[in-house]
Formats: sequence, C-alpha cells, structure tokens
Amino acid sequence: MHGDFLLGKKAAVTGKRGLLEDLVLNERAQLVLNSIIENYIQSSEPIGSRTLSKSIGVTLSPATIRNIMSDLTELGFLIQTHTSAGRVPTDKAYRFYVNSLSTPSSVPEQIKQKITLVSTEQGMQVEGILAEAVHLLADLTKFACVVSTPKASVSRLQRIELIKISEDRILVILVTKAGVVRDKIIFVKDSHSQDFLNSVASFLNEKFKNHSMQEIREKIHQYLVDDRNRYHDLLAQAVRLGKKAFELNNPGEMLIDGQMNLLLDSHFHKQSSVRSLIEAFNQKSEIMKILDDSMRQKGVHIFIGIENDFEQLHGCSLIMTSYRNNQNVLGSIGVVGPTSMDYKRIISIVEYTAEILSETITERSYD
Amino acid sequence: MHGDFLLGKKAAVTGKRGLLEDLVLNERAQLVLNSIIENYIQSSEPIGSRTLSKSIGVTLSPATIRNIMSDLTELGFLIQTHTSAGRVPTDKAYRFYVNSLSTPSSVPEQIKQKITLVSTEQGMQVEGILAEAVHLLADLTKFACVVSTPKASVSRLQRIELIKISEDRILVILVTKAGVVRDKIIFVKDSHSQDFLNSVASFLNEKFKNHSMQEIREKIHQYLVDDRNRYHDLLAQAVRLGKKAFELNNPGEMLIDGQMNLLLDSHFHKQSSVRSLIEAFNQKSEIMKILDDSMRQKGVHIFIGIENDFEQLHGCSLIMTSYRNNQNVLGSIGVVGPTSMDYKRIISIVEYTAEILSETITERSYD
DNA sequence: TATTAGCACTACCACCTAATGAGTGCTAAA
DNA sequence: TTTAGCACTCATTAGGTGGTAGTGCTAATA
Repeated sequence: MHGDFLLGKKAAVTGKRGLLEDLVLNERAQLVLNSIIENYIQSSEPIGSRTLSKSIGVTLSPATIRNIMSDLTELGFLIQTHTSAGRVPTDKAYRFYVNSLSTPSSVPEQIKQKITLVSTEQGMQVEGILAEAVHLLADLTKFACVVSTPKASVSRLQRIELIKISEDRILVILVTKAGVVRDKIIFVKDSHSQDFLNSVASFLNEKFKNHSMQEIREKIHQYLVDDRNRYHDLLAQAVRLGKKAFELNNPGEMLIDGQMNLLLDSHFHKQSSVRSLIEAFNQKSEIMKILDDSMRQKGVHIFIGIENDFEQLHGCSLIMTSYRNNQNVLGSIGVVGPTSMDYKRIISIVEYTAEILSETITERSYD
Repeated sequence: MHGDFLLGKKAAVTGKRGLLEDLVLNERAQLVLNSIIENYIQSSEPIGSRTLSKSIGVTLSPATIRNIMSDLTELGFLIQTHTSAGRVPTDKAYRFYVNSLSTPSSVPEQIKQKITLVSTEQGMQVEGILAEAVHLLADLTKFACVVSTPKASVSRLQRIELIKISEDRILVILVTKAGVVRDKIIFVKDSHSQDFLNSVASFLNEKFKNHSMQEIREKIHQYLVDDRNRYHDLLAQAVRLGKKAFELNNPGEMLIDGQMNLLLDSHFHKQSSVRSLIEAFNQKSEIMKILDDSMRQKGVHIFIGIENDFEQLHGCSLIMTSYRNNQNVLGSIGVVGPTSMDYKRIISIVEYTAEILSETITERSYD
C-alpha cells in the first residue's frame, strides 16, 4: 500500500534518472532517508520516528514518518536490529545517499590548510612523500588509510645504473621519471668489469630512456627473439643483462597508516569484526587489488559494505582515488572506514589530499 | 613479622647477589612468586592461594601460601584488584622473574623452522628483508613488533653515484656495505655536466670507499676548513658536492607490524589504554629512541612496564635486541606487548629472529 | 616455631525480577 | 492523506539474591 506510494508518478517529477534507486523514491521519502542517514552517521545509534520528526526540517508527525520508514524498510533501505528499535541504514541506503551527493562538497578552508606535504622540502624521495600523505589522511579522517607506490610498469625510465658488487652480483638502480628509485640485485654467471657494465648501462640509457618499463620489456623481448646472433657481443650482453634488470619482480607495495584508528571506532568493537579487520590488513594483496582497480578509472571510487570483493572488508566502506604526475597515473590512495562514515567529508578530504599529493609528486618528477 | 622471615639468613644462602630483589627473597617465596607469575601469564586472571597450592609442585597449604602472598604484597611484588580477589604480579615482580631467568631458554625446533627469511631469494633489498622479519615476529608473538632500518652514520660506503636530473638537481645514490641503497636529491646553484658529475663521483668513491658516513663527514669537514683554496677546481667542487651528498638528513626509519594484535589482547581492552597505545605508535620518534638505545649494548634489552621512558608505553613491556652484519651493529628489532607476556618464550624468539636476520643481512652485505 | 585448619568476612559475578522507555504497528478520527 | 491514540515489544537498567573465590585472623597442631 504504502510501498506503492513511493513509486509511481511523483517519482518521475524529481527528474533524477539512470539509477534504479533514484527512480524509486519520491522526494519526501528521499528526505526522510537522507535525514536518517545523516543522523545515524552522527550518532551511530538507531534512529526512531520521534527523534527524526524533530530533527527533520519539514513538519511531519512521527506517525507519518513511521509509515515512510516502514516502506523504506520494505524496500531494503533500512533495517531494525530488533522489533522495538529505531532504524539503521543498509548498504543500499548508503549507496543511494552517495549517489545523490551530486555536487562534491569542498573541503573547509581550515582543513585545507592542514593538508600540506612538507617532506619535499627535506629532499625526501617519493616513498617518504607517500608516507606523509597517508599519515596525514589517517590523522584527518581517523580511519585506516592506504596508498600504493607508483607502479613500475607504467613509469618511464629516466636512467639505469649497473654497479658491480661482487664477481657474480650486480646492483641495478632504476630511476624513473616519476622520481622513484628502485634497486635490486641480479646474479650473473660470468664476471663483468665495471667498465663493461658502464658501457652496457649507457647503451641501455640511450636506447630506452623515456620508455615505460612495460615497453622496454617488450622491446627487449623483441631483440631476443629476433635473431640474437646477428648482434655483436656488447649488444647481446647488454640485452641479456637488460632483460634481468628490467624484469618485474616487485609486486608493488603499499603503505598503511592509522589501522588502529578503526579499533577505536564503535562499529568495530565486536571481537569478531576486529579479528576480520586484522586479517584483512595482514593480507595486503587483496587491498592492493582494490587500489589497483581504482587506478584504472578517473575520479573517486566508493565501495560501500559488500561492494568490494574482499570478504573481510565487507563491513567497511572504501573511498579510493588515484594520484598522478603530469604524465601518468601512478598509484592510488584512500581510506577504509565504517560504512556509516561521513561520506561528504571523507570523500572531499580524500579527493583534495590526492590532488595535493599529485601536485607534490609532479614537482618532484624528472620531466 | 612474616616480612622479616623473607629476609635474613636464608636469603644469603641462595647465593644470588647483586640485585636487591635477589637478596630479599628466600627460596620458598621465590617459588611462590614465580609460580604466581607463570600462572598469571597463562591465565591472565588473578591467582588465589587455593589455585596456587594445587598447581605448585611442593605441598603447601593454601593458608601458608596466603601468608607468603601477604608478605610479597607488602614488599610490592603483588597487588590485589580488590579485597577478596586473588593476587596479580606487579612490574617489580616481572623484573624479579626476568632477572631470575638465568639460562636463556632455546626456541623449540618447531618454531625455529618457521623463522626463515625468504625475501633474499627474491633479490629484495634490506628494507624488504626487515619488513619480512618484523612481520614474522609479529606473527609468532602476536604482539606489535618494530625494527629500525640500518643507521646511516655507522654504515660504510660501498659506492656513490651522482645523476643529473635537471639543471639544478642532482640525484645522489649511496650504496652502503650493508647493502642499503639510499637516494636523495640535492640542489645546486651551478649546472654541472653528467661527465663532470661522473668525475666527482669517481673521486669520492676512490677517496671514501669503505669509510663510515660519520668518518666521511668529518673528513669532508677537514677539507673544507683546512684551506679550501689550495685545491684545484675539481677537488673543490667535489668536496662541496660531497658535503651535500653525505649530509645526514634522514632521521632513520622504523617499520612496525602487528600493532593491531595488541588490541585483541585482553589486557588492552580498556578504552583508555587503547588510546594511549595508538598515540604511542603514532609518535614513532619515542619508540625510535628506545630502539636506538638498544643498539648500544649487546644482548637482549628488556623494559618492563614503567621501565621505559615513554609514558604512553608504561603499560607495556618491550623486548629489544640489535641485529648486525659481520662488521657493524646496524639496527634493532623487538616486540611491544603486555607486561604479562610469556617472557621466556618471547625473549628467545626475539633473540633467534635477530640472529637469523643478522645472518641474512650479512649474506647480503657487499663485503 | 612453623604450619595448618577453621571461620568470619568481603566483593565480584551471574542470575533474576521489575520498572522504564524508546520504539513500533495498527486503527480510527480529523 | 495525515495524524492522534493505544496496545505492544524488547533492550536496557536498577535493585536484590545466592553462590563463589578469595581474603585475614586465630587457635590448634606437628
């Protein structure tokens, strides 16, 4: 009966389209739902009809609100923890709420001032800047925050150095345009002189500077399959060493900060959910996947409750976005918090922090 | 009356000296105290006289034990949470207990097998190995674990590289004998060609290879004060660039793992202590100090309760020890847990892990 | 003289009960 | 269509109870 009411003609008037939920709710139901959500975000306690009737702008009696609430419950936007309790928003409700946030709210000037990265001044490298950014984010949001280090495959070569360490070990140093310095050891069968390594390095530098690691690997593969014997010795050796040097053996890392903040949050106080959180953060690879996915498309990515693919984090919402230098998307940064977070605020903070991070890293890039 | 009993002649017979507590307790009181501690470590619940009378080896009636307990309480080894509760060991008791652990217990074979570091095989650098070690430790102990990265000042130079990034920026790469690669940007007024930088680098390499960063800084300082104008241009420039390159601007870092483990521990479930823990781990510098101190002397360092200088960690015990390569002490590693931890077990695990870490890093060193 | 048994006492804890109150759904009146 | 009124539900809280694990003290015992 009431359920019907929420559908139908009035809904069409709102003019909002495209998303199922927008089609389904009339303005008043939307108002009530948003009001419940905002109240709940603040108080973390189930919202009852009486409370709402006071806090809501329009004058609506508790009874009327009860009717609407009842319908919203039926439609899956609200749940009751028990018969005589107030209502709590579901993941679906948050999703609706977030979708309805059309204009991205701007960060208050007061907070903007706090979002600055000082580590560049100290001549720190990219990792240090990222650490500072994620720490800052954790501090402002009081949730757990993560950032992925720049992806090796997309970053372009600035310079390679080969340093002889011992007869069979060579230290490879890769400097990317993004300002990331990566180093690793490679093992070789035959001993090479440092002079020889220098020639190889300058050959590789000349050949591959400004190319992405991905491209370089492909080109080297080409050289190898083409007809290796055609090339003279230096070239052959260079290609062979280059293959090892550019091999991708580092799975990409991420930095986490503020994990412990989550445990102060009342929503995670139940033993069971704490445990699953701990497991989640121990198993970095899954979070890494989510971060990687967030790099692929522009803008802020929001995963509410079960919307992310990582079961251990189904009780959380994730707000992720990418950061970049002037050339490439490098990685992503975001927060992990309770589904009942203050989305407006958090989204804007994440967005702005990523912006500042991008600027900072661009300054530091070697282009 | 009873208090007197614990002192006096019998205590002298035990032959333990040097530490106040050892002088003060007779054998039976020691037995009772140790038994209480070990029981409490296991159960985390106040120990009563009856329980103890059963679990203790010797046949002692609850009444007798009560008398001893009463005396131990008077001496500050035990406290009662309330009148009719059992006794709980104090920090002083744990200190006594730890001091009495003469023979370091060895790690069970089963756990030894788990303590292996695989990251070397993947050609990972020192930071990666440390991350693995601290993660391993957190996993085995289920407490929070920390490790400091190798101190720049003590590590000896293997090689320096100078790479021109832009007209006014030079990327400095320092490779130390310990296998650590550090990089930073320095800013210069005059532009230099890469060839020139190469000459400077090879000059610095020749001059300073195998010297510690500390020594190098001192020597460069010498050059500068001696009589700068005596040297020809290359040398003067080299020294000037070298000064910047070897400047210590990185305060030393540390890696933390398993912070969240602490919050599962029943001892930290009170809101207040959780908060202070979070603050403690946010303020890394204080923990860093403790780690640094632990580098100075050999062996395992144990801070029980208020024994460490960091107020926020006064509810915790810290077990710290240093790790090294075959030449130098590089940094330290340890755990942060509740005062009621299983000291025997944890100490041995920390010790053994540090040993394996030292071996692994020694293999990776460039000597 | 050191140890132990016995006893009175204390305080937490788990359990029950009743009262409270915030919330609901339903129905009938406005 | 909205609202007032009413009966109902159920979590939470406060007060009261018995049980229990612990204590300290004292007097008897080895």
